Amino acid sequence: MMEKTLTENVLEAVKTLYGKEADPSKIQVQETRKDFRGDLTVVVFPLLRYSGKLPEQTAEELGEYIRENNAQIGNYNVIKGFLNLEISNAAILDTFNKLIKHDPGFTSADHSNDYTTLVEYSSPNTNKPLHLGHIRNNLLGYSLARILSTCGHKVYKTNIVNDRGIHICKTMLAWKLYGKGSTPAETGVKGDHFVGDYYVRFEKEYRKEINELKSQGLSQEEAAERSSLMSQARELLRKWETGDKETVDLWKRMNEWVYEGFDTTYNALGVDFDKIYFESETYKPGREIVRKGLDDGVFYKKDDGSVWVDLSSDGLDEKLLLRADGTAVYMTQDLGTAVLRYKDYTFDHQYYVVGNEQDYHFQVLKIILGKLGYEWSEGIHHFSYGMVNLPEGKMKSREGKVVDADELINTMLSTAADMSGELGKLNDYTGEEKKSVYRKIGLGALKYFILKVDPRKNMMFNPAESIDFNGNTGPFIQYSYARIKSVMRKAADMGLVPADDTDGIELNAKERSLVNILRAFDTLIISAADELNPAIIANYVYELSKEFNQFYHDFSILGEENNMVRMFRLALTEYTGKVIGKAMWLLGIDMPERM
RNA sequence: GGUUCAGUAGCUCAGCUGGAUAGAGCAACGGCCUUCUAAGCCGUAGGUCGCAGGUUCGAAUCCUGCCUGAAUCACCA
Repeated sequence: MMEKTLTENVLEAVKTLYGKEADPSKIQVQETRKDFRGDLTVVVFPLLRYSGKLPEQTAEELGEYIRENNAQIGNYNVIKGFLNLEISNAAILDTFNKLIKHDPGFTSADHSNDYTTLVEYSSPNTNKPLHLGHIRNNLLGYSLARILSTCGHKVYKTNIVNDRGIHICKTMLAWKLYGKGSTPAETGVKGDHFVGDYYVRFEKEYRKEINELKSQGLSQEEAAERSSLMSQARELLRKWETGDKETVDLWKRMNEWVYEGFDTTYNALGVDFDKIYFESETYKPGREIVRKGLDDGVFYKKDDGSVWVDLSSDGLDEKLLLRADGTAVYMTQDLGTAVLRYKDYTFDHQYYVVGNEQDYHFQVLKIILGKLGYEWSEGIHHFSYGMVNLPEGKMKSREGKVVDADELINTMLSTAADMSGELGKLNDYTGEEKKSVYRKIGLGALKYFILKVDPRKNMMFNPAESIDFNGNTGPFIQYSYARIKSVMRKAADMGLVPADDTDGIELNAKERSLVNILRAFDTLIISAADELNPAIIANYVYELSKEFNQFYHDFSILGEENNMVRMFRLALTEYTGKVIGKAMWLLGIDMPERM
């Protein structure tokens, strides 16, 4: 707001002083850097072409003009070609008084068009438990859903479960061969891990078999062809596709075990979905869509009967859509899912939270939907994010080099419990209350750690170093919040009510910068949505918390003698708490009242 | 090989629609708890912003080339 007014001021100034129409894009208003006096800075270099004068002189003239014509600007100073403007005390107070009239995170403007928007995230396979990569995915998706909904979208969170395919059949086979009828309930193993173990078992036995065949002089390819385990797995897939009762029953049973396990993990992570889709239900509609596309001449059939689409006019390759035997591939299912979802929701936008390894796939998906004549394909977006790497390198599920989601969450929770126990600040809490706080802190640390990095970038996860509760971390922000809550409780005990309108007091530097940071929140949410980047929120809330901690350290709130100032500081404290709380909510992080 | 993305302090990351002396946290070192929560605050030390050119009054930021790493170019998902 303030920035916009200033841009107009500069435009006027250039016109009045130099008689020229300035190009608005040449006017740069930015926040004044910390080590200079002022709140906002106009960079005058680009304006020299209008003034024909030296930078300092131009800045002086503009500064003088702005001070006279904009009541919100108090003082200014010029350093080289930078015009640093100080917002007047009254204007800061006025901004703050307006700010606290409504809760933070109220984003009006053109972004609140009541779009119907789908956010798909998680997308697990049912043959293994969730790992760290899924955690990043889930956290990004959940946060994106909250950011978009705050921007006025009607958001539905969806999940697509890959519950069919050869990998599931391998798992079923291993269980049949080696499971001896055991179950998660009976063994006490969490369902998804139970099933995952059989997937690992299959891979192990399969490798063993291959090695045996190779030792008999067969090549890798020949061994793979001769593998009895693999052919049994394929046989199961064939049976599943033809609806063989025994196979389908087992498939259902094992998937149920997995879903129970997933539910526990989702619950522990604190994410949820409005609707879950299953690929076993979308691959058939997908196949129909491909067949129809074939009839309409959008696709073509090769001699072997497989169906393809030619994307060379889009600068891409040919892409397979249906195998020669008529079975579905990944793209087939995704076409089916997309169309099904549009039928269900008539969405304006759909965001797929999927790793950047699938950039190409989603590019193709969107183009194909467009070719099929679905106008809504324009609203399809791939929220592409980078991989999570470990100090040892890439995560590899086949080699067991993964960070298991359940294990990680549990480590975070117990570390939080240990640390809280040592500090002993919650000794009067009941066991349940303590547990709830530990959970918030442990998960807060994990979520913040992952969300604070730019989603597009690959990130490094060092299990030992990542469990930190000091510095730029979730618990640091939660701690700032808990302090605020503590102050507010004390204030209530003292019968103090925060000022709802403050006038005529002189603000100190910390108060000024806090208000400046607070007023930036709403536009920040919009840019986080535009750029699909929760990290923007994370970095912001850290900066705000840090600033508040300095303010808290340097000045007394409740002990302030001037009552007007005290009530203002209380209001500032309260509102800061609201912004911190809302920002963390946007990240999907719960906040403790005490810690 | 083609395409895309990345390379900033010992480590993990900000900054990138061009602007002031490149910022945080961790790790290291040194201070601050009779005062609203020390999971905090303050300070010291630490950087050829991968390399080389170019555009510009001004480049970590834009362009070109090169080096390094990742992803992808599957009848896997």
